[in-house]
Amino acid sequence: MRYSDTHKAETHDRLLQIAGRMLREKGPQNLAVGELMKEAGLTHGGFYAHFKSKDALLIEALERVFAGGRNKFERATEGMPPRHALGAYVDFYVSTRHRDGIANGCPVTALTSDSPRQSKKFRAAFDAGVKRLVGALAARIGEARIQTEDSQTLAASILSAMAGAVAISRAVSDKRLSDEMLEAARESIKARLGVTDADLAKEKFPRSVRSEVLQ
Amino acid sequence: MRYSDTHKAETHDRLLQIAGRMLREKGPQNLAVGELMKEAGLTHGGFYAHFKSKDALLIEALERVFAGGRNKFERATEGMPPRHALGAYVDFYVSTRHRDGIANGCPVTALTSDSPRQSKKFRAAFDAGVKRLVGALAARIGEARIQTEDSQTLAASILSAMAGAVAISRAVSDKRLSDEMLEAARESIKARLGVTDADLAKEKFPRSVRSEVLQ
DNA sequence: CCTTTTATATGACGAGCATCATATAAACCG
DNA sequence: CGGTTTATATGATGCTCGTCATATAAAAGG
Repeated sequence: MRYSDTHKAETHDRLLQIAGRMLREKGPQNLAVGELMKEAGLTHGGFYAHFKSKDALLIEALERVFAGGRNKFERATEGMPPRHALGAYVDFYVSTRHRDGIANGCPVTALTSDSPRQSKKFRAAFDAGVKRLVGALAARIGEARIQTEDSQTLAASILSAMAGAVAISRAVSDKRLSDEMLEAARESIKARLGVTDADLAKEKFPRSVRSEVLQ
Repeated sequence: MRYSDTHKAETHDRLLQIAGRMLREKGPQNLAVGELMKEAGLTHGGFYAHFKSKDALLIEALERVFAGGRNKFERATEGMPPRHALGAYVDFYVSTRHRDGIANGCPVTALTSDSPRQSKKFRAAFDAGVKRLVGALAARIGEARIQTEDSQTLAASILSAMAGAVAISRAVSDKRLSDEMLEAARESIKARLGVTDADLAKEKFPRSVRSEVLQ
């Protein structure tokens, strides 16, 4: 069938979007090409007209997921003072909502223990995503003048703490333990950044909106 | 063949030991029953004389791995003052050596993003391991009288930070980024616990031994 | 309207996998 | 020493998967 010029690109993009969800939900190994195509309303054979291999799909999907996360972060915190942006991000990231929505969550948390078993190219895409995320956090930390240490270093340790907490909170089955892990991490991170609710109350920017914005 | 009374138990145990390594290295999905048996010098069919299913194997192996980690921790830090024990543990955990030795490392780090996709029983075993680990850390924190907050809460947030840092350091392919993630996390955690090298130098206990002891 | 193009469909191949039924062989018991 | 026990071996089943060769059909262009 001959479709419009944009049709293939649209299908390609739709495949990436679905793959991004499946990737985080099922992991790289359990994302099956056939299932992906079925979810897109297509049959398995057409896959190789879009991607040269499953690995190529995984890499493109991962990049897209990282990019989507950055966009969401930027959109949700634009106009906010840096401290509030940081507070909002930590509140979003280290939350039961993020924990319960793997399919739409941060790939760092969703895929940490899978990545070491993936191809070098996949891990390189992971690198890029992590670097940009650390960079984005470090930028806000710098602007906020949280000068206890180098902002890049602080950003890196904050990201580890956030990702570790959410990952563990998903890994356990006991809901109470899971909630406790999240809360412990969230409060300690916000304290380190000086963005607890008490800290932010001293500033004038209205806080009420933000919990809605970040998915 | 009829073997000595202990033979089957020995084989069972050997299978668990090998499975523990493979589990951390390859993940639950990629641990293949056939490969496990081959590594043990046996053939695939005999497996079901030892375990009623692959899932049962994974659970037993995970429990064994958690137990092994506890033993190692206890043995390596016994006799140490609690602050030194904590410092030694953080130094071991958040290290390039731990990062590079997945097969013998902490299961929390190695399996966080796999666990949510495993059976409920598997995750329950994960629960138990995490709880005991947090408990062990909290006990030392309590003894050390690091009283900024509830010791259980502090222990939970420290564990997330450690596990997250090592997991991310394994997930990326850029060695420099990987090293930086580890170092940033290690120093910030030790600072929070008050167990930096400078802090411990004030006390009398000799520090030189410990780096050797933990794996 | 017919040819050419091309996105998707069909169908097949071979590999890897968990599981299980059944065979085998060696050592202990009598 | 011969029979019974039982840990392990053989072999098969049925499933899922990635990949690819080939077929199909619809739309655009002449």
